Amino acid sequence: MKYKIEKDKIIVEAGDDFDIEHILECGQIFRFYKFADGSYSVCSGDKFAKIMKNNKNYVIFSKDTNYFADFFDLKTDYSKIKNELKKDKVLAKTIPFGKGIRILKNSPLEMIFSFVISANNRIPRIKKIIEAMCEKAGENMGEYYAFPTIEKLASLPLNFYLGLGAGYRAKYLFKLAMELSGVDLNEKNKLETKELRNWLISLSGVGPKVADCILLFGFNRMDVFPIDTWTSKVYETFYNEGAKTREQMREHLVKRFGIYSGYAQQYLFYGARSYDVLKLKI
DNA sequence: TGCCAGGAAGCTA
DNA sequence: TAGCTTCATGGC
Repeated sequence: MKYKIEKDKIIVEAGDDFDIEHILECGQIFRFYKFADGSYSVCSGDKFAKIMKNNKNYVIFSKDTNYFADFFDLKTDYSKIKNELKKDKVLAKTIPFGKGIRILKNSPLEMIFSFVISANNRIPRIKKIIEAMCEKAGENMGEYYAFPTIEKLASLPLNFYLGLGAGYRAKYLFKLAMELSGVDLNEKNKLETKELRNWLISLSGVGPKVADCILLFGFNRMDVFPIDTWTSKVYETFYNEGAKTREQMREHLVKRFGIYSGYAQQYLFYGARSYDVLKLKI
């Protein structure tokens, strides 16, 4: 896939390795908006971009082009990854539904809070709660609101979180903010995946599945396979070898897909949730 | 009305 | 360690 960075925009060749709908609608990010003309806007931390399709190219407009080139993982060769994964007969039939997916490199802090909110919740409501957080506590950047800083989040009372409509998760968010206050996430990123995962699980509101999503979308770790309601169905339908618990399913699938686990999980999740792949006869 | 949502925490044994 | 229950809220 070809791309080039100019002063305030990135031009990306549209095609099998980059489809903005696949990338944004596959459940890895919550702060994005689709406009009537088919263009999108995306927020990540305190950064912002607009994405428009122009003939055979996507144009990503932003004053932070280097950030978004990294965010969209433009240097990674997804054709190679998909060719490797297509050796698996289930993925061979599933990948075409989300062939333009790329795993984003999003803000770790934003991913931690977002996926704590995501637990036992629905995606439209998750988006509303996160948006409320940004509007009430994030910096007004004119065209959008930044995700709040940890300093700001740690200074807010429990009532702030109760007012977001987050339900019983409010107390987790409140505790989480204090637990993360003063923590250098860049320093945490130096840990091995297993150690980083254990630390994440020690945080309020973070269990195995939420930790795996944070590792995948916030810390760019591909040796994880989040097991949720959808991917547990995927396991039971296509990969069942007797695992009963989510932990057993996770171990089995990470062993199967290794360093490509995160990619495999996202193609399977998107296919199952958006295209009824679970009903395919494979 | 009852069920479920990209689950986690708390309790029991 | 494993299994069960509870936890707000909202859409269907």
